[in-house]
Amino acid sequence: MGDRPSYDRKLLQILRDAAGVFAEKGYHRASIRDISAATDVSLSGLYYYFSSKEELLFLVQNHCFGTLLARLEEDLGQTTDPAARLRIVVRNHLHFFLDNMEEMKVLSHEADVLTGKYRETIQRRKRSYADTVHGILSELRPADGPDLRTATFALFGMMNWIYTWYNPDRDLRAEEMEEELLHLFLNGFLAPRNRRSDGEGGDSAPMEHSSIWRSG
Amino acid sequence: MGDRPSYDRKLLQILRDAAGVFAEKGYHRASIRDISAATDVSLSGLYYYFSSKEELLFLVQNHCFGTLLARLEEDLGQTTDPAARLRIVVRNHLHFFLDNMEEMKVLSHEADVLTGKYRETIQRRKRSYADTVHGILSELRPADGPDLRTATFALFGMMNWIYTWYNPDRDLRAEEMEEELLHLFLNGFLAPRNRRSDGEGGDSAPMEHSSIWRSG
Amino acid sequence: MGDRPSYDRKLLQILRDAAGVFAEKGYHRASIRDISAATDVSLSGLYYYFSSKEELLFLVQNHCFGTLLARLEEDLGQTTDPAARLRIVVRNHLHFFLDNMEEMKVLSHEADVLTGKYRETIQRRKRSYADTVHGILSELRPADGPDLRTATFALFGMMNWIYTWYNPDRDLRAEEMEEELLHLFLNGFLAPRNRRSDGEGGDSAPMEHSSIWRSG
Amino acid sequence: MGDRPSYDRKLLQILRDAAGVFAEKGYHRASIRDISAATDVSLSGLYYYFSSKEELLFLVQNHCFGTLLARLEEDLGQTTDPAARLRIVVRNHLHFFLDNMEEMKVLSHEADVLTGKYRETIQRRKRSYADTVHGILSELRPADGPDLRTATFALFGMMNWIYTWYNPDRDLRAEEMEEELLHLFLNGFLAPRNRRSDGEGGDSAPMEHSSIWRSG
DNA sequence: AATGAATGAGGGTTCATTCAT
DNA sequence: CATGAATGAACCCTCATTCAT
Repeated sequence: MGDRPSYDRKLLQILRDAAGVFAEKGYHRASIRDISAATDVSLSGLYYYFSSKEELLFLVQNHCFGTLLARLEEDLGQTTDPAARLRIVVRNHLHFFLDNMEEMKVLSHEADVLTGKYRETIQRRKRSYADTVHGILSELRPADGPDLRTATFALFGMMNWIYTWYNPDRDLRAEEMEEELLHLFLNGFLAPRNRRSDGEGGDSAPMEHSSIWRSG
Repeated sequence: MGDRPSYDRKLLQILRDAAGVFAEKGYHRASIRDISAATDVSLSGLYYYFSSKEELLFLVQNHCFGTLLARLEEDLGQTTDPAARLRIVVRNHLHFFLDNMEEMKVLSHEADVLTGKYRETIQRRKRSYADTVHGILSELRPADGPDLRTATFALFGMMNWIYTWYNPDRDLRAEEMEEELLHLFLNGFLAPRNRRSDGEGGDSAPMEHSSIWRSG
Repeated sequence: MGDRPSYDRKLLQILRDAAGVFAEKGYHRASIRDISAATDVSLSGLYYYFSSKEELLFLVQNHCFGTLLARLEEDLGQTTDPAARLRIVVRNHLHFFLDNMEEMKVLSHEADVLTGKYRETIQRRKRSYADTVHGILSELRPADGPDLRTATFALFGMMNWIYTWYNPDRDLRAEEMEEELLHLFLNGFLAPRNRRSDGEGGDSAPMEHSSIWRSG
Repeated sequence: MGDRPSYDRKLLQILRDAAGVFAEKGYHRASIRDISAATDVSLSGLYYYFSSKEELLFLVQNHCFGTLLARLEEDLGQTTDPAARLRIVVRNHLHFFLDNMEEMKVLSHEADVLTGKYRETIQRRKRSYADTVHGILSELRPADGPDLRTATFALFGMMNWIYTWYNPDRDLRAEEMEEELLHLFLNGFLAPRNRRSDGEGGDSAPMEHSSIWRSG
């Protein structure tokens, strides 16, 4: 009675396996036949669980993002202190990212693929996530602090870029990474403006540069 | 070497057009027919300029990266001061990125596509670029400063992520962006360790968190 | 034979619904899933009532044709006068056709689809139907009247083509249509040969025609 | 120089071969692979000549119909006498039909398949053809003659139904068929109304009929 | 230096059908 | 009786690539 759980469990397993395939080969190079092999479900059998390859990608991204956001909201409920909230954001994001690197790579890397309703849904959630962080930073920002939009996306860039270089055998654990990135970002974000950003004295005369700025 | 210039000029135009197509649709979704339409060269005519779609991607990436690195080297020759050199790196990267967003998006986004020799060539250059920045940061790093690998890629992440959010009508010009990111990064990177990264007092007792760290 | 009636009633409903789907989309474009949706019976549940899509088509056609022929035989028993019998045929065919347009469209339009025993059964009945009409016409035919086979199928053509153009809001009721077609057919069929068929004088010199008769 | 003729010739051959396949198996049961086999052109090679299976059907139908109408117009230009014009219509239609039975079967039988622009184009031409015949008949029609719409489509029905029964070894040649059908139709169409259509005396009392008219 | 014509391989998707329950 | 879940076969179509010209 109530077989839905069985259906759901199988769907979740398919999403996980599919994420692995998408992460490894990229969405477009991955074929449904690859998914079939990875999931041990027949090619046509897969279509019982989703109705198109694009929907599969959406399900992967949406489930992944949904879990990320659900956990974030839960933890964000604990405090209203902006610095603590920022730490929660970074901690949540990094831990989730490193624990679910394949899904998060798919979420980060295949952002442009979705169209129509699928795209809108994911984009709305991303925007809302970014707005949350933006809001936290706006509370934290010193008088003449950095441009908020730039800072927000710089933080996301630091974190989302990880899938391109992270090597678990070589790089920091999630807790250490959290410490490093928070240190890096927060000290930069909170630093007073007149302290020269290049760490030097005042003589930052515009450097000569030859051919760099011509386009192309 | 009589009409090489004509050949070269046409090839460069093809690379530019192809970069536009790759940037818009992604490498895999872009077809040679799309390139043919964008370049106004017949489908088979294109194969006079490259021998496979993969080689075309390589040429796009290699030319783009080559220009970026050539300009960097030229400007880096002006000084040995690490802070000045870091500014040069960021300035060069950002200006080039914003001036050649399509090519740079292709370079950043389609990093996994290439195989064999093509892949090696690009990866070698990327590693050498990262090593340069890593070297500069190692000269700059305070006694108990951040992990160098993490910091290096955090910097690249901040910069390379730009193509996902940058809107020329809304966001900062290259010069301002340079200032913002340098400020953000350098103050974080140089900040002394004991100054708590969360900008708060000392009581950063490990926060309670409930369900966050379970994977999946 | 307790609940056979229930089985039969449900089967008949399925046949009616299936006829609607086949009529609308055509046999091949209609999927069993479409039938499932139209009947509100689950996909696999349908197979309790028929063993293949082809059998379903056969059942639809056979039941439809069976009803048509049963009614025809019943009414044909009333008289041996060939003219009256022809009227009965036309009346029966037209009324049944207009009252069961969907089924009759399927019977007319999907004649080639069936194979094997199914095909033979339907074809035998169709031949027998045509033979009946052929027999009536042979009794009616004047001395140098029209070719019987041609006339028989001309009559069927007039009637069976109806599904391609009939619009209940615009076209005649069954009774009027019966009158019109009988008038049209019978006056033509009984007309003496020497009365020129083109309604003109005798000078039907073969018309000049230029390029018409080359094939292709 | 001017290879278009070669391209056109090949396309026309493909249309002919495709018509044969469509006529034999029906549009939906015919696969592009079947067309490939019949034309001796590779599966993908076919798509150089059309862009979808539906377009192929359109091209077949449109070319066939176009030829039919072109010849008709040419011959219709010869006279304004309605009876002569009707004969021209029937002659043209029957000859073309019997000479190009496969194409005409596809045109008649697969009328519902096309969608969108393709459908509109064909339907427009069909309507215009029917209007032409309708116009001729309206000139010919006696005072209380048959309903024009019914008569027009009765004529088309007689002619278009042919593909379902015609056997060249057994049935009349085009010229004879023309004579028979014209005789049949014209005498019926021109016959005065009060001459009872059943060819009998006046006693056509409404016949008794039992169960015929119940629907279903 | 360039192209029209052609192709093999593979891709996403649908479908009639089955079978355990 | 009825269904959810699953599948093999087939289908339409696209693509990178080639080759004669």
